[in-house]
Amino acid sequence: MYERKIVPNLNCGLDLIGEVLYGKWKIRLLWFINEGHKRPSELQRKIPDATRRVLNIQLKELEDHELVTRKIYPVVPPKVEYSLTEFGKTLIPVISTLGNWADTNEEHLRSVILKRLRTAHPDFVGQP
Amino acid sequence: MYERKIVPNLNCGLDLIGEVLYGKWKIRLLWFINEGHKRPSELQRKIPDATRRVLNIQLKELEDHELVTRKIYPVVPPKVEYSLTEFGKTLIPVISTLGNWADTNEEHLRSVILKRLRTAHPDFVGQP
DNA sequence: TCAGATAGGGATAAATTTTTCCCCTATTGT
DNA sequence: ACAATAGGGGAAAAATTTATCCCTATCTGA
Repeated sequence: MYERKIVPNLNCGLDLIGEVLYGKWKIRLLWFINEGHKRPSELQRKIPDATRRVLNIQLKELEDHELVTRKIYPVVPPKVEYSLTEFGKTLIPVISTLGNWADTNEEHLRSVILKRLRTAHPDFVGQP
Repeated sequence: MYERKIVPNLNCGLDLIGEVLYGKWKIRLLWFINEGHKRPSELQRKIPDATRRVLNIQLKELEDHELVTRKIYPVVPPKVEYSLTEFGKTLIPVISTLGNWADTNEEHLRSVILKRLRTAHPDFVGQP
């Protein structure tokens, strides 16, 4: 595993959020687990842009941070299910707020993001 | 400037949020600008753990994404002020929600974060 | 005259995150 | 025998993000 060289600072609330939610796929993982997609393979199908490997890594972090639990069923082929902890569930309204904001502003967001991509990264080709 | 090699995908709302808010200091920048700390030097004093350089870079991205505006006063020494756009202001309640969650759960968060740091990165020495 | 404040940027290095590639477990079905 | 499925994980490469270092400019105050 990678060994951090710079210790994070945990002064304010936003620092703490950073530690637990800063990871490209974490919010989506929490969201989909909440929606009932509990098995690793399901989650991977829901998030095809991430590799199996990263999802495992980020799920492990979520587990270490006590936002999800991992239950292994001793069957063959193996079966694993993730669930939100009570603590993890308290995040759902927060994630909803984020998602709602994005949905409400989807058009504008998409437009400014694409504009920046086109100028800053000219080889980007997206939807018009 | 760094040239992206992998094009981001912008399928769902959470992808869009990632593009505009994924940056170590962006949420704090928006927060402090909203609180009235508008000048670059003020922002740097509020966020001493970030270097001037990164703040400039992230502020530029926020500007490109039309969350903030940058006003230059033609005086010497130079004076610059950032403000939230109307679009940027709509993010404030969202950031509040995040901050409130973190404040409410500060103790627990701190505890699980430190626990993980201690086991995963044994050379970490933090508060007990 | 020199230090400090103000704002900014290029080049490069370091840190961190994510991807790629390959390998392992065991059972079931062909 | 062999592939498929379900779940993993290590090592190394690639991508990306942050940090470091050094340089620009002008004015004010000691």
